[in-house]
Amino acid sequence: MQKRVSLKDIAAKVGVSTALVSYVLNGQEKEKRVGAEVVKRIRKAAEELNYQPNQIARSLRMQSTKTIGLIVADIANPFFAQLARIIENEATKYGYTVIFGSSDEDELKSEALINTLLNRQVDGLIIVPAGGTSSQIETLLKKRIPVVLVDRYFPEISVSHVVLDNYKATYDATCHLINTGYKNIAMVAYKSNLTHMKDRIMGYKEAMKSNNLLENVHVTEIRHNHYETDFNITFSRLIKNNKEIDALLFATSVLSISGLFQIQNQCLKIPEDVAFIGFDGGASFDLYQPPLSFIQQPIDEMGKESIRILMDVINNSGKISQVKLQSKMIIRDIKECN
Amino acid sequence: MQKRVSLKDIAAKVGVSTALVSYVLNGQEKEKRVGAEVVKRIRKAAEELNYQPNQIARSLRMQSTKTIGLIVADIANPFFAQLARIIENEATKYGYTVIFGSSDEDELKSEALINTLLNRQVDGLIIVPAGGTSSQIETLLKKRIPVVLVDRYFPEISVSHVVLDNYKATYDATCHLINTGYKNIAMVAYKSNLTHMKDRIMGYKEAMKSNNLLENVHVTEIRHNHYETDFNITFSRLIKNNKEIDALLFATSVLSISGLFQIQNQCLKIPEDVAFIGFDGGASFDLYQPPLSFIQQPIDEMGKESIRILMDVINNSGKISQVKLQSKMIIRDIKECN
DNA sequence: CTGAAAGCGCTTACAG
DNA sequence: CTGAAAGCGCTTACAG
Repeated sequence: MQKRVSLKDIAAKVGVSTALVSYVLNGQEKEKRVGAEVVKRIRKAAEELNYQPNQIARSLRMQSTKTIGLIVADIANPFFAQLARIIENEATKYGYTVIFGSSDEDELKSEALINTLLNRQVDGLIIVPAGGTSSQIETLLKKRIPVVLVDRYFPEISVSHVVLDNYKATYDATCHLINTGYKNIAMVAYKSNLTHMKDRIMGYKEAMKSNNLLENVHVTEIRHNHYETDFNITFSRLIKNNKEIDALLFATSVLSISGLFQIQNQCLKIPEDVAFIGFDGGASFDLYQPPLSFIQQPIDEMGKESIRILMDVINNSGKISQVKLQSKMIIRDIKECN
Repeated sequence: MQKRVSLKDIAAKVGVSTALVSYVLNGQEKEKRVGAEVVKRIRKAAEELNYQPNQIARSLRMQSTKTIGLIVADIANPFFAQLARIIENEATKYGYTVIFGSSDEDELKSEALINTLLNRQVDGLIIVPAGGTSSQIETLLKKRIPVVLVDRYFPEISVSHVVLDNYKATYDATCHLINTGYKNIAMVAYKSNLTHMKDRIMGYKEAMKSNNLLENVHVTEIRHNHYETDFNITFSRLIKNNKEIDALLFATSVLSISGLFQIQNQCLKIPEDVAFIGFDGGASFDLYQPPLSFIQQPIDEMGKESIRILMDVINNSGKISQVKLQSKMIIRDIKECN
């Protein structure tokens, strides 16, 4: 690694102090009334030496790194990957760089991740909080670290967040199924204390209740840390023990996909044997025969809002914005090819 | 943002110099023969004040940030998202943090991205290079920045890389189709100067040639920046003008998915109307009826190797490792549900 | 065994 | 209009 050129090198070459070089290169030549001739020579030297500012030194001095930390459950999950992409784009517009990490829905990993990001002095954090991490978020707030939660939130903590109207999402989806004629609708969700999951389950339950179908409520809750086994066992039990189930509603994208595999394994046809509503969409849903209906989240808006709010918090700390976005039901028709 | 506690605060509290605190907290109390009693008090104070080292200050002083930059084409693309996940995991094991960015296959974005990452003093870069960026890579090498290319490389540049044996991947896939009885095999690829794409096309061509099917070679090259239109036009033209085409081979995951949409639109059945071999796999392929065959890349190995090599380059700069990994053909059976 | 001091590469209040 | 100097929070050679 050969020595990088610094302000000092430019100063030496031009024969001025580093202060002047700093002013000019930061576009403050007007305010600081730097001589026109000097400005020109500094610019030229910087160009010739191909000067690149050392962001680390700058960060240390400015007490601001222009970096944001992004913690998602798993960057390999398409929903979070898309979210990350949007956040990356938006952050770039504001002159910020993104450091990311995956918590795997694990409290300890989340804590470790938050610590590394703080040690790297991120200016703020965008977090998809894992279950049981509310105390970690509270600690951040106590330290006055700008943070916005996305996708999930803790109702007991007063912190900025942007989430889906999860209750309404599944309420509407369930009503759609009921209106289409299904009565024995089962829901497949995660076992979780997180509000977004509880709300999704509640939306379904309330919709069933409103339609006097309370006795037909079936909720299967899969444990994150026993995903494979739980899914295989509980899902097939669900279907076998309840032959009358005529529709399935899934609480996340990953659950939807797993459900489809099971549906295929059991040679069930959608919608003849069982109707289907998934979460989040994706090529798998579009290419399925028939194309599958799903609850679509406004990922783009979610990403943009979370950055916008974070910038707001960074610039006027204290302000809290809590945004609830609406999902959209995507209803698919069967395309006949005969 | 309340003031964070620094080494100085601990030193003041204990009544020693910051040097001692630094030694102890970095586990050098033995080498530096710090008094046992002092060690204990420093540890206690650090604990009580909940000291967290400022990684930025440390980076500036050490001239090493323990950060690596990752540039992919698009983090929202599942292939790159998975690669990012593995790289994240591995980096963490080595005590490194990852900053990422998406180039969108765009020279200018790539250049801008490389610059921001360098200004942030990353210790090294893992890059999926976009077309036309070979000079950018050369510049990095000239500056002695540790870099390893992944997924793609430039044969004319002597730099560490880990890529797929692309030629063999499509050669084998084509032979598989031929051996299964298909003769009019068309390939759908990107228009690109990048070697990985050229090799994939060449593998196909050479396989056709070896089997005396040279006159049946059809290659469609889609332009990145006119993706939608190119795909729709050229693909339907390909099929319409060549009714005899009985098999399709796709050069990437994204192309495969687009191809499947077209196949469905045109009401073609796989494999009766046209056989299919895709790239990279994913739920869409597994859930398709019938399940689709594809060329599987060893993403896990790719990610792990790229970090391992980068660490090697960082620690003994000058060393160059070039790794070519083998893909695996995943052949699917039709599962009958009658 | 311990401390004073330099320095990483910047920015910026201050003095002139 | 310009420069000398302090300081961000660390690490580490040097002196004692």
